[in-house]
Amino acid sequence: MSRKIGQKIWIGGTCPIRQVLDRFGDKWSILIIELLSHEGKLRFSEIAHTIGDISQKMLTVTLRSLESDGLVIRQFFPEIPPRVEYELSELGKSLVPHIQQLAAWGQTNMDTILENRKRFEEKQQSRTAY
Amino acid sequence: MSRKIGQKIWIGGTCPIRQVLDRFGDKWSILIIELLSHEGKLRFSEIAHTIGDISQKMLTVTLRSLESDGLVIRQFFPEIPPRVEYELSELGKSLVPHIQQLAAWGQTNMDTILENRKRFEEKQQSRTAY
DNA sequence: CTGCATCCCGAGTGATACTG
DNA sequence: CAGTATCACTCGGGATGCAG
Repeated sequence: MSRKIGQKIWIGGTCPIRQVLDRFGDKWSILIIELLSHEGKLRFSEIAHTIGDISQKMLTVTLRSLESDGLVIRQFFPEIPPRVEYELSELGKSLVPHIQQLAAWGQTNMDTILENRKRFEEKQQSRTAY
Repeated sequence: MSRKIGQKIWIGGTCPIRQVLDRFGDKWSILIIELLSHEGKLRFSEIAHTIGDISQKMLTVTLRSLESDGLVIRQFFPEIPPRVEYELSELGKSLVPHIQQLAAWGQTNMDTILENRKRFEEKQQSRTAY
């Protein structure tokens, strides 16, 4: 049983969902992990270019945080010009299937959600129309 | 094959991961869904109390958005004082297993992540110490 | 009890310029 | 090429007060 609600698993950092949300709830982490899972090993500029609308700063920050948590491996080549390659660690790879489950769910159900939302808005409008 | 990166699945709203992130990347949606999946049917104040540190405003806003997207069913009882009950729709329930997968992953690996992060910080400090 | 409106702060994010 | 540094801003979300 995981019903220990009286013991406050819903409050604070002990709740596993909160931990996951805390770590991956930002704008880019999940997306970068998923991208690396497809492409294997990528350079900084390749990631930036593929995602398209991420700023250099946010890419740096996000990659650094992923590296610090051991989800991504960073390999630096001190050449001229410098080259850096990123790839998923085993830990990072172990997260990928779960992300893809979510993505698949989204692909199946997001249309329904958007329809629901649209109808809900219309219903609200007709209500205030009185 | 889902490798159509040249076709820009990574840019804009077409990427399923972005859609999911867009919808569920906020602070409370996932947590509320998971809570309702445990408890079945809850009143507004019960949710507020169980979560503990959510403001009334954010609970209202989040529940309203979940309702609008058809993930949660809202039942209003026009009594005095009023009573409102929330429960997951079928659509909402269909998301639960995926959330629990993520939570389980977190429970297994979050300790490792936090250790990694700690060691990374220490390594950075010793570097700037020179 | 439940929910809406208003005000407001600050973390997270982006734009820009600079460095090795 | 791959960052770092700085500034500016948006906007998520918290506090408070009011209403049905």
